[in-house]
Amino acid sequence: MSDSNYTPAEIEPKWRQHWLSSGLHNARDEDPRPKYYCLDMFPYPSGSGLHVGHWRSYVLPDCWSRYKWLQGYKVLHPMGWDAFGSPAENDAIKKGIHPAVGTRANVENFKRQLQEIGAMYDWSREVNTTDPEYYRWTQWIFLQMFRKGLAYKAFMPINWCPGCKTGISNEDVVNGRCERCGAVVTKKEMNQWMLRITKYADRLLTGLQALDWPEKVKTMQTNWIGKSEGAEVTFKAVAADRSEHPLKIFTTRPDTLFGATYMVLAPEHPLVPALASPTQLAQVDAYIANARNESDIDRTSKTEKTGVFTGAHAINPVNDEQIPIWISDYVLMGYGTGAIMAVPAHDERDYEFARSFGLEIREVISSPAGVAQEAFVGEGVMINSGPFSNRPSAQGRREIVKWLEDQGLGRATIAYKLRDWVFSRQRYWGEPIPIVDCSKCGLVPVSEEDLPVRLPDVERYQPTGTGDSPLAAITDWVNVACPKCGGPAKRETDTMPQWAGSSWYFLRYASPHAADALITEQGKKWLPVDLYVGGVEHAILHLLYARFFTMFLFDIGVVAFEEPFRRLFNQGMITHVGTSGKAEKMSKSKGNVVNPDDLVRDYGCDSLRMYELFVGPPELDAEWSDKGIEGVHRFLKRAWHWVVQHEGKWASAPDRDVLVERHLLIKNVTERLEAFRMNTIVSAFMEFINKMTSSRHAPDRETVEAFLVLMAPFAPHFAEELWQRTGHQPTIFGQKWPAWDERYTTADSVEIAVQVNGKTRGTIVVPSDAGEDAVVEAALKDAAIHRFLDGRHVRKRVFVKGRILNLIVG
RNA sequence: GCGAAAGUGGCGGAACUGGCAGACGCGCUAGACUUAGGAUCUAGUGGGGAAACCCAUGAGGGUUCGAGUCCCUCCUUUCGCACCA
Repeated sequence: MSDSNYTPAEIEPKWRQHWLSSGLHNARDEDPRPKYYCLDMFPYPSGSGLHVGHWRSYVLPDCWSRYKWLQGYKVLHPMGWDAFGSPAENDAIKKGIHPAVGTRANVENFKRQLQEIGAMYDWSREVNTTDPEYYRWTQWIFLQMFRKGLAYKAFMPINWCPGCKTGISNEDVVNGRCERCGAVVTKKEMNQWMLRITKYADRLLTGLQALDWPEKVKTMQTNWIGKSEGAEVTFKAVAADRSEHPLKIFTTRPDTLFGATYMVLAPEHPLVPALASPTQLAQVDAYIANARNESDIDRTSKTEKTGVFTGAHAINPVNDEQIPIWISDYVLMGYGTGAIMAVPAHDERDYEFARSFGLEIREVISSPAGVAQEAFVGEGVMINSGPFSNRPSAQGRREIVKWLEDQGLGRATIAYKLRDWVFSRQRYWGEPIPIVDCSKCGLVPVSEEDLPVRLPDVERYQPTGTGDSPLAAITDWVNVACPKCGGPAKRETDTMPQWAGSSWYFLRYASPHAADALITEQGKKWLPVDLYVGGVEHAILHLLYARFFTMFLFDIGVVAFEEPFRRLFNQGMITHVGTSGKAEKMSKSKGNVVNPDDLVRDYGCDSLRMYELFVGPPELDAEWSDKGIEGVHRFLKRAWHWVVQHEGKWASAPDRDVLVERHLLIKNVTERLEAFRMNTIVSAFMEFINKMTSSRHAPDRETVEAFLVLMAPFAPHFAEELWQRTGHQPTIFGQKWPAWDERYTTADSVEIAVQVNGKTRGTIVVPSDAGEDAVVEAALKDAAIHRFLDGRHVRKRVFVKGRILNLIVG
C-alpha cells in the first residue's frame, strides 16, 4: 500500500499547514503554564537566502523549544528581521530597487525557508527593525538616553570606514578592518552622536559573573571592557618657554614611580602644542601629521617604536627630578589620560622605546636577572625609591598612592578600555536620529508624539563620503520647525547603526503590537530571555550593546531586570569545501553553499533537521557531508516501517527487553537534551530502532507512543503523522514528555570484561547484580580465561560491578 | 608573545565521575532480491599476522591492577587578545 511508505513530501506540508492554521506555535499571554522564552538571533534577510549552515542555528533552538513545550511550558519562540543595513542599500544603489522593496522580497524568501524547517515560530509576533512602528521605539529609547545625558554629540577623531563611507564604532573595527566590509579603517574628525556606554562599564563587567554563558564570550567581553586598577598622578610639565602645565598620567604601577625616566604623550594629546619647543616644532608637527593619517594597522604593525622629543620636561612629584617629555604613537589618546610616565626598567614597551632613543633605564624593583637585557615586569622588592625602598612592591604601591593623595598629586583610579559608542552613520538605510538642530535652542529632541521620524524617500542612496548622510540632500525633510521655539531648524541627517534595532528587539516580541508602550505589563511576564542561541560572532558587538540597552531600560523602569539573556548558547557553524579546496564557512563568494531547498525536496525537512543535529556536537563547527543525510533518512524510513508494521498489533504487555530499551531511550534522550548533546541523541534513536527491528518481540503501544513523543522535537512532522496513524487526535505536542523509571534502565544480565594482568582476555555474561565472588567463579570456569591464568596464583583481583574484573596473577 | 579550545579508523564522530577504544552514521567489500539499481536486505569493515597473538586515541615520559580520560615535557590546528601604560 502506498500510504504505508514514508513520504515526507506529502506529510510535511500538510502538518505545517495544520500547525500554522491552528495557531499551535503562538505564545498566549493568558496561558497559565510557566513561561519559557527561547530566542534565536534574528537574521539579516540577505538576498541569497538560507543555506544549510543557517539551518543548523535554527534547528537547535526549535528542537529545544519543542522539548520545553512537551515538558509543559508555554513557550515563546519568535522570529523577526534585522533588516536595516548596507546590503539592501547597496542593491538600491546598483539596481535602483528601493531598500524597503528589496528587503520585503528577501523577508518573504527567508520566511518561506524558515517555515520549511518546520520551526515553531510564533509568526504573530514577527518584528522588523525597518518597520516605522518598530523603529519609533528605537528612536524613543534614543530620546530617553538623550534626556539622561547618555546620548551626546561630540567632535572628535573616530574610526572611518572608507568602504562603507561612514563613521563606525570601535566595536565595528576588527583587527583594524571594518567588520562589515573588510576595508582598512582610517581616522576622521567628525561631529558624531555618541552613547555613553562607558558609564555602564562596571555594571557590564560585574553583570557577566552571574550569567550562564560560554566562558569564552564572558572572557571576550571582559577583555573588551578592559578594567585596570591604578592611579592617576599629576606631573608638572614645563614647556621650553617656562610655562607650567599640570600633566596627568595613568599608571597601574605607581610603585615604579621612582623609575620614571621620561614621559610620553599621545600624538593627539591636547597639551602637545603648548609644550613643543620652537626648535622641535617642525619635527613634532610632522610626527603628528603622520600619525593622524595612519590606520591602526599601520600604527600597530611597526617593527620599531617611533617618537619625537617635545623639548619640554616634566617634574616627577616624588623626587622632583626633571625628565624629558616625548611624543609617541605607542601611547593612545583614548585610554587613561593619553599620557604616561615611562618606566623602561619595568615595562616592555617603555624598555623598547628607551633602547631606541638612548633613554635611561633605572631599576626600581629588584629583579633576579637585572634589567640589562629586558624589562622586569613582575612584583618584587622596591629599590632606589627614596623613603619607599625595601618594601614589597604591592605594599609600596598602596603607600605611594596614599602619599600622592595626601599631597593632592594623585589618586587611586580605574581605567577602562571600553570607549563610548559612536552611534552616527552617514548612510541612508537606518533609523533617523530624532533630533533637531535649532540655531537658537541647540539640539532639541523631537517630541515623543511625533515619533516615528520616518525615513524619507531619496533619489540617491549613495553614501556621499563627505561626512554627510544622503538624507542631507532632502531639504524639505531636513528643514523643519524647532519643536521648542518653532523657529527654523534642521533635522539630524545621520542615521543609527544597524546595531540599534537589534539591541532591544527581544523585548518587543513580548508585546509586538503595543501602540502606546515599548512593552506592556502583560508582555513583561515573558521576560527575560531564558535561552539565547546564536553564533559566537556576536560575542562583543550585539551582546554588549543589547546588555547596555537593557541596563538603561532597567534604570528608567521599562524592564525589571538588568541582564536580558540568562543563558547563551553558541552553536558552531557549518563548513564546506568550496573553490579554495579547503573547508570554510559557507558563503556565496566561496562557492561552497549548500541549498537546503533541494535537500528538503529530496529527503524531507525532518531528515535534514535530524542530520543537522547528527553532524556533530552543536557547539563545534562541523563539516558538511553531502552523503551524510542519507543515513538519517534511512533511519526515518526504518523507524516509520517499524511503527506502521505493528500498528494495531501491539503486544499486550511489554517484553522485559523492550521495556528496558524504552526506559533507556527516555533517559538517554532527556539527559542528553539537557546537556545539548543532540548528535548523540540521534545515535540513541538509531540504536533503539536497530534493536527493535532485530528483536523478535513486537512492541507494546506505550513503547511506540513514548518513542514518537521523544522524536517529536527532532522530526516533528514524522512524529505528528505517526501519532495520528496510531489512532490519536492531533496534536502530539499536547502530550507530556515521558519519564523513565530507573528500575527499568538496566537489563537482567550484563556482559563483563575479564582481564588478566590488565589485558582483556574474554567476556562473560552474568546477572546484572552479580557480586564479586560470583563473577570470579564464573570467570575461572571460562575456558578462554582459564588458559591465561596458566595455573598461576591469583594474587589480587579488582572488580567493578557490571563493568570489569581484573585478575592479577604471578 | 599571552589566553582558551581541540588533536581518536578512509571520513563525521562515540566513550557517563579512569574500567572491553572506535557506539551511531557515511564510505567501502562481499552476498541476496532484482530487467536494472544510485532502492532494499544480510554479513564484514582500525592496523599487522596463516594463527595464537601483537600494535593502536598528535609525540615522549609518569601515576595506576587498569589511561583517549589524571600529571609532566613537547608538537600541530583553530579561535580569542595583542602597544590599553
